[in-house]
Amino acid sequence: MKKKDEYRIVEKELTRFLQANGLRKTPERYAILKEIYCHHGHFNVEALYDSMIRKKYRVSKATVYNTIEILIACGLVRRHHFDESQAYYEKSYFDSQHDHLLLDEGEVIEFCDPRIELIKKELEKTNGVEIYRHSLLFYGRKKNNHS
Amino acid sequence: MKKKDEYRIVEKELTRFLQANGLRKTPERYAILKEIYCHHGHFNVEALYDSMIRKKYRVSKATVYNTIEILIACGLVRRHHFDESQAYYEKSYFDSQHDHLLLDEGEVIEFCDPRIELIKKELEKTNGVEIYRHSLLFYGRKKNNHS
DNA sequence: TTCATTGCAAAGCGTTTGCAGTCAC
DNA sequence: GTGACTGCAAACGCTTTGCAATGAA
Repeated sequence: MKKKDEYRIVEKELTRFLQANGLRKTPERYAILKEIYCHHGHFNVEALYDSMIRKKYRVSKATVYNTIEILIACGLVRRHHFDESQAYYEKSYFDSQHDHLLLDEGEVIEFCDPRIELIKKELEKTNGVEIYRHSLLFYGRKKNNHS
Repeated sequence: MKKKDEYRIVEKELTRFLQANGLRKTPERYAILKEIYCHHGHFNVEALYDSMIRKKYRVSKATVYNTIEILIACGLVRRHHFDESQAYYEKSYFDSQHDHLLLDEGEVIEFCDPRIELIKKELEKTNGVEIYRHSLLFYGRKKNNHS
């Protein structure tokens, strides 16, 4: 699907969410959504903010933080905590849930393993709980082939 | 095993590590190790620091942070990032690796599932990498039985 | 008109750093 | 005696908050 078509869909989704929750449809919110869906991969607030400023779109970081919270609430963005200090985000509407393998070299490999779902189901049954989210991270490095 | 016997063992382990790496055997380092191994469960730096101050042991937070880094390096302590903002720690010498299920109610349930190891092995083979660590967190809440 | 939202700057909070003084070796 | 380590306070980096001005409804 083209970026433009994707945006048309998520834009509608945001409108629906804002209306349903009595929130205002401000231009900043749509601009931030557009910026996020124009790119791919993971980003942090700094990068998103810089990218918009570079395009001469005047936003404040406070608004970026605030808007991302809304986008997470309506399922258009996912948040990750790869390293300890800062949050990373990615658009989530057209991708299915996946986990990450982080390499020391900087590369991020996404994967999806059905066994996670099995572990989750078992934990739910064993502990009488309802699990609504999980985070699985593997940390590794490229293998030295001649060793 | 008694707390005292446990401490005697990890104390030796720390001494070995400090000597092997040309680091000094300062009283603060042993005091912090002792404080950690006197308790069980997860703790953050604030709690550890407060606990030592309450016992009239004079330490600085800088030293606590510095020492924990050493204890992690020699395998006596593990670090977790349960929530976004702050790190939690736990003693690790006598426990095997395990993962966590965090409940909204505040409870932390530890579990261990062999399938994680299988996923890890598969990822290593598929991507030609060596995985040295992982973090798996499930987030849930107690189930409402009459629903 | 009204009040949710914005931008800005200041505050918060866990963690790290700089540095003079201390103490393990 | 020497330099690794300590305590203290200031700096840091990301995020949140307070507040006056703005603009969506």
